[in-house]
Amino acid sequence: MAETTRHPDHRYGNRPTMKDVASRAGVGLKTVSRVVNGEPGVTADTERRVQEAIEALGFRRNDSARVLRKGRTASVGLVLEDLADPFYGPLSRAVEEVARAHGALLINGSSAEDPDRERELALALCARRVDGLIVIPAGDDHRYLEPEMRAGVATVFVDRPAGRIEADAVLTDSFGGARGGVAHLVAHGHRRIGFIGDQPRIHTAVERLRGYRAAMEDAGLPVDDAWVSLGSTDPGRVRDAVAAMVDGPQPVTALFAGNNRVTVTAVRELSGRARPVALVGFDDIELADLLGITVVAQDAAALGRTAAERLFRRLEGLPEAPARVELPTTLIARGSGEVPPA
Amino acid sequence: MAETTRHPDHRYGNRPTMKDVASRAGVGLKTVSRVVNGEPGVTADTERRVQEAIEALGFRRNDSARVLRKGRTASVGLVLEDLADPFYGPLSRAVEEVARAHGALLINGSSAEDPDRERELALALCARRVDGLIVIPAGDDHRYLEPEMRAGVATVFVDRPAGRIEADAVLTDSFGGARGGVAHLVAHGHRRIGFIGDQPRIHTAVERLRGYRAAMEDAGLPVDDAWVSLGSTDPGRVRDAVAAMVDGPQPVTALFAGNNRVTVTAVRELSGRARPVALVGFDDIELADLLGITVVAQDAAALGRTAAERLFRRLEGLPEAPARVELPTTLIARGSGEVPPA
DNA sequence: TTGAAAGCGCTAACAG
DNA sequence: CTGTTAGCGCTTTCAA
Repeated sequence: MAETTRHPDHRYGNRPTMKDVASRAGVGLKTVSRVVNGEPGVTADTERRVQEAIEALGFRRNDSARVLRKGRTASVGLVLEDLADPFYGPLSRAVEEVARAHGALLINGSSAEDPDRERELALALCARRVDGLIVIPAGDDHRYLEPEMRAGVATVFVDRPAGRIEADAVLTDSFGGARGGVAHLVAHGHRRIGFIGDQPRIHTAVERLRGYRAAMEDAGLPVDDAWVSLGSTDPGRVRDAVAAMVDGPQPVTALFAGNNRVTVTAVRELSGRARPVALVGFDDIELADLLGITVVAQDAAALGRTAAERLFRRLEGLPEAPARVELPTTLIARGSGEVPPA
Repeated sequence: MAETTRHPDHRYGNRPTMKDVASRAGVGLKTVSRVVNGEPGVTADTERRVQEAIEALGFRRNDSARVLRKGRTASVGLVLEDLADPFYGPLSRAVEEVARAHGALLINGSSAEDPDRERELALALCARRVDGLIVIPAGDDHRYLEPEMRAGVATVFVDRPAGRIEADAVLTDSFGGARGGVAHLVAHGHRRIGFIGDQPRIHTAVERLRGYRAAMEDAGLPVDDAWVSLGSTDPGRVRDAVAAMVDGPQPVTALFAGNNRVTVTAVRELSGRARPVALVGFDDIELADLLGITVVAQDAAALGRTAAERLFRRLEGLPEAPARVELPTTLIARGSGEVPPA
């Protein structure tokens, strides 16, 4: 038997509601709700009739309405820099797994390193009433999140701390990692070591530079201004920086790369040169083992997991004051960092 | 003047509503709505009063309620395999950019290659009433999406086609790419060429194998059963497959790797061997240039962009029948594929 | 220019 | 075991 023709001038995407299911099954609205949510107190027979109506109508519960009523969305937001960067894939995936274990969905967005876009995204997520927010800051002022946090949006910062507000943060020990990596180069005989890092507005860049300086100072080595370059991780910029340090009047014999993007470009640039230059990079890279690149590895997945777990603990009411957690790094020697000075 | 104490036993995350703003500003609810949405017909003075109340209260519109009323969520869902896989990062980011250009948010989730989880995720996204859905299939039966699609959820499949339903699909030309890659090995003198690919339930694995067979047949070369291995991309499994083919009784002189995971493991496994084995991999990898790995490259970002653009065209009412789009591959010769037979 | 009333689809609270 | 009613916070409609 053909179905009755639907009213045609209806909103696109018109879908059956619980009311429709109820009338089709000849039961009350609440009974449908019970069946859909697996609540007890429905006879097997009634349940079957309701299920049939659901199937026949192609009903699916509208979670927007549910959320509106319940107040919780069972979703968390993740604002990161760029999902296409191999550092964030595993991080995001780790957050997703924790969220999934708590029955929550993950909504993530890329800030593209633009503070305005970070803010816009984070606030859009708040408007969708995510239960919690994990933010990898692009900007350095997060006061815009204060009203949201006061209103109950749990917030955890990852990879970089929040700016100008008190909030949980899960970070990698950038300072210690860089210091150890540079000390490694020193231990292999280098005295003129260059540092190429990310924009100075980025917290990790500053911390790693600080680690570099500490290691140099520990070894009693001077640092020439020409050996330090902070800026965009754009390949052209990094390439120029490498060339300037390696071919300059005070040529470095070793380089410390401040993050994975810089390492990759540095490896490419150095691979074309006759005189070997030692290299240690912050953050591991796929296939670095085959290329023999020595790195100070950080665990992106652990970063995401730790942050997400803290977020859900907050959601469960953890009263504790905001804290900063630092995850350790691991130096992995593969050859490039053990090259002696030329 | 101190604010009146809030009723304490209220739901956590209690937030001011438009009603609160309205009463604080001494205006009607609808006027607040007008201001929040930038609708015309509000005097500058009224608007200012409303804005002040919004600031003071830390009001942010609840999009759940808005969605319930409007019927559209301005969000699209993306179900992929694993965000931690470097192939999906750029794809997801490309989808995000297109969504953003259309004012939509992206909600993505990983199926972990589990068909049940794919289904669960896709349906959860439908329950949240995403306007559209982009799916990278893990399973091969998508009839579960039929009611959703009928109800108006625009759906586009990427990387692999939908199973048992008619739907838009944006794919890479796996057959042609693999055929070309294997032909490249043949052109360099190889006659015994192995193929290691993903699970046979995955469409691209089958297509690439088909391309391999076609190229062998084109060259009039036989294919020994021992030269073909489909299965999990788990490093152990791939390692064993490589060893079996290279050390077997009919040793291959060249390998075609069916995807990026396989390529990486194959490179690692082959790097330890005395006798050189030629290698061409499907899908490019970061740093493959430095390692001299010849690949058949596909453009993950283009895949995502094309799919997302099609999705939004559907959302705008494109009436056309479901179509399959195939994107071309590019052979990039870097050395490993040009090694002559040992 | 402004606002009151209805209702989006669901769940909570309470009756039967 | 089942159903009715109210209302989540917003937009739509219509009247002032």
